[in-house]
Amino acid sequence: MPKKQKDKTTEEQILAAAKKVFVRDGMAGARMQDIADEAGINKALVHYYFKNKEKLFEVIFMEAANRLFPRINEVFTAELPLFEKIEKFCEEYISLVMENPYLPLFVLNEIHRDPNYFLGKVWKGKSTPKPEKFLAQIEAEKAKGTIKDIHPLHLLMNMLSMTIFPFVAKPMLQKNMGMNEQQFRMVMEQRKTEIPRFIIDSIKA
Amino acid sequence: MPKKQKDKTTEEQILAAAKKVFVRDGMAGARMQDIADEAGINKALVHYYFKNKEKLFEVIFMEAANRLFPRINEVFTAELPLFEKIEKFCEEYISLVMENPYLPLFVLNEIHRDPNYFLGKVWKGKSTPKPEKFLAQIEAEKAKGTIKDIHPLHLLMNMLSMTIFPFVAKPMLQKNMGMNEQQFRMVMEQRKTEIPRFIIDSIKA
DNA sequence: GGGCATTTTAACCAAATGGTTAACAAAGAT
DNA sequence: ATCTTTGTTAACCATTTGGTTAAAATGCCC
Repeated sequence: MPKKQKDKTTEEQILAAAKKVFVRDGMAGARMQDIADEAGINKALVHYYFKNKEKLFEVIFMEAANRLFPRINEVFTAELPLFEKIEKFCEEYISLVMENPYLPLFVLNEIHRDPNYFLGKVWKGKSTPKPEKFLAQIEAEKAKGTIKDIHPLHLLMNMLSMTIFPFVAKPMLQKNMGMNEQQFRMVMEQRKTEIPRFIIDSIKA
Repeated sequence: MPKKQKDKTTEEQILAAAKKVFVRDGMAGARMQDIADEAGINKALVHYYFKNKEKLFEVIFMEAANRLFPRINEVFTAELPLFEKIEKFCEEYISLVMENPYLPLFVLNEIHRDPNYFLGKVWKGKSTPKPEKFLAQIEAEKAKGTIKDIHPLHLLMNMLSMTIFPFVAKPMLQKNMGMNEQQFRMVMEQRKTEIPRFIIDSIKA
């Protein structure tokens, strides 16, 4: 009768299984039966804990989005010199995504599937991302003459692109250039410092 | 038979419809009925021209892959000075993808779904991509002292990332920064020259 | 051990979906 | 015109799939 002894084991097992299946197959490709099998339980039990596929998906998607977006937002809000900020972001973001390499593709894909759902749920209550401050910081550095005349938006896009894209394209890069898991990890490890150097070399006045 | 007043033959109509639906919904999310509806014909007719969903998908995927990959391969093989090659690639690739902005996400997603299918079908007969020559060209420039000491692989990844990622992340960027279609097109138009400048500024000795 | 809520399962159901069939319509050939 | 081939359709079929139900197990408190 006591509400719940928080027998999390089952619920967590379902969440772990759902994450694996959803990230692998996407919302459309995922099968409730697969999630149940992966969790080693009966399918009805999945519906017992999470009403339906959409509700379960929502939990997984939000978990993924809330892991990926806040760190980007940090770039926008943090109080840090520009160069250090760039270094910090690349280093930390690659470390973060390395733990779940396919999360970005999953999230971008589902945003593409239903952009408005994304808009509605992700920035609910939470502060919507405000790149303005970061863009202003770049403008300030330009004014100080410490960096060249570059469009702030492009600098931002370049940094995000170089950091995130390799994960999105991971299977292609691997098949294409015969990279194995080990090599991919090594290359991404290098990029933690290569990307900031590349950027700073480009914009440094 | 109501020969469509459109100049398009039935088979072409199906292909156009299939492309739209597959690129929008992916292999798993696409419905044969949707494709038929989009083409304005009976569902059985789709099976008449293309045996089944997988065969139809194969045609669409190969069409997409064969539009996206050869231009990348050109970078690897073309005889052109490094800087010009970079400028040419960004300019041409953005123009190319601008016509079908969601093609990269579609292709990357399906490669992720089944990397081996990709390996088997895409480079069938066609020359597999050989980045070696491009990487060697970079090494040569390094030796000549015209560019700084950068890892060729990272330079390649940076160029591809900055060029392709904005399309993959298009819905997110638009929702996130309140960009409309018009603004997105304008930004990508700028990137045709911004990216090469950014790269060359970074690596120029 | 007996009530009682919670957890778990097997069996089931209705809708969706890929695919088939058989009949019908249109062109083309004779 | 008639026959044949090709194109097209409505109706149908088998399987998959998300979701439900009712019963069984499990724990919990007295």
